[in-house]
Amino acid sequence: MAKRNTSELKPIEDVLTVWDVLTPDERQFVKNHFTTHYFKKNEIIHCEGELPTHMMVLAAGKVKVYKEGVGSRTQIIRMLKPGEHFGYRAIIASQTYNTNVAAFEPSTVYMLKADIFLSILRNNNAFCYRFLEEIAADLGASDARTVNLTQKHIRGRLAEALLLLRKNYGLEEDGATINIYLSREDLANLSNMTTSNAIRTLSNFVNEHIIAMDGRKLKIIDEERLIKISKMG
Amino acid sequence: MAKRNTSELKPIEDVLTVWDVLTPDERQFVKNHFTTHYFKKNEIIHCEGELPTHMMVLAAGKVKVYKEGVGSRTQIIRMLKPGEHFGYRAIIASQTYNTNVAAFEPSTVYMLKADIFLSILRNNNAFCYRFLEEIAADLGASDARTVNLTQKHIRGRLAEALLLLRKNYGLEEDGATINIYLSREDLANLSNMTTSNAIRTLSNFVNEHIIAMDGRKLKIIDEERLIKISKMG
DNA sequence: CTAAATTTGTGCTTTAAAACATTGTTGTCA
DNA sequence: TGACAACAATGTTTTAAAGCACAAATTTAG
Repeated sequence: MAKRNTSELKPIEDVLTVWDVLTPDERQFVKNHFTTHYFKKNEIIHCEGELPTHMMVLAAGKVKVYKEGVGSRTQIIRMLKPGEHFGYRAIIASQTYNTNVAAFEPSTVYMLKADIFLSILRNNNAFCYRFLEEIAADLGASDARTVNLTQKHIRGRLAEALLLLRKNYGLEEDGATINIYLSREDLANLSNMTTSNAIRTLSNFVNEHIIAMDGRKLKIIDEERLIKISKMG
Repeated sequence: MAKRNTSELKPIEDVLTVWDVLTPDERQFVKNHFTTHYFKKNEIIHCEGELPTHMMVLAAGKVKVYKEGVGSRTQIIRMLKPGEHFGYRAIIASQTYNTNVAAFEPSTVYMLKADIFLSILRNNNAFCYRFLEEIAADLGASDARTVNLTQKHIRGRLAEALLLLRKNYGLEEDGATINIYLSREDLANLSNMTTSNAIRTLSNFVNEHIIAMDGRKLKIIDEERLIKISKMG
């Protein structure tokens, strides 16, 4: 019997959200040339400084995009869910990767060689425009995040991170637990704070009945207050 | 005699860096439809939350792109020089503006209605790709800036801002003075710190013979040290 | 040309968050 | 199963930067 992973994996035409704007020829071309790659938990998919070789689509799993800053302190820039593209910014800007990407949990990535990706971008205007839309939204989010991370206080930043996680990965069947399990360290790297402070602030939120914790399981109890905390800084 | 401003103003075909990929028809169309707008020092060009109506190109002058954060503390996101586009991100992402733009000094802006801009984007692949390239570079810069602003200490952030200003606006004829005059407040908003701290840190740099100051005139004396300070945080 | 307002410059105080230290908890694998 | 490693929790100390207050200088306005 096939691996559970493989049998559950959606085919590229279901994962690639820009599939609909491809011509029949392009579809065939992509189908013939894309490759599938599996990554273990915490495995690195690509590193800052490397030359970009592929446009990538997350087919299954969860990955983090992060930068190593001063004293190799890491800052998580964004987190991806299946169907989201990555690795293409550097190709388009003719730069090396300026972020690292690593798997939060076992993940599958579909990859398309840079030259193939570029040739479609250059020939299919609707395809090009879709990526323009995507990156325009990302830039807006990035600028917003800059201000949030620099101006809000610890509680505000952590509250924001929790809301972001819920928005991005949703809830489990119980309708309350955030559908991703992060280490305290990752949570800290997402919220621009030290691990100790993430732990401390999380405990405070529990004491104030804003969230509930069970190990890495996080439940949002009082969403209104969390939103208020995130807004006030 | 015509205004000095007007007589020195470059025509749109010289300012618009994407002019070369336009077809003759498109060039004529743009020429017939673009409008010219003058802004006084500190005048606001567009505001956060407004619906975007035009793609804009800075024809002359200097402008700041900034966000109002917690307690209306402002953060300068980037600064533009002639030939740079703005206001188009929101159009493409179908969002309201997420930044404010205001003139640092008297500035001239060429504007092209959103629907015209979109119709060219959708019909001219090379044009679309140019904007994709531009925004891809901007996103890389934005993510880098996030980490710099969150992780570096005050001296590092100010050093970085000074280097950024020099890189962006260059030097005056004396080969040393940075070719833009900012208030201490703007400098603080660029470096994510309070005005007092910008002033204080600037004074320290003068005492250490890293820069020289004469009012708002800033000269970089010891570039190496400035780079080192900016890197170390 | 003075008066008011803004900008700049400094010292002092307070505070939020980092850094450090220690202990408990859970998980992993020889 | 016991030992080691990674992770989580919490208290204490230190420090970078904000906040505040005020004076001096410069710009703007009446």
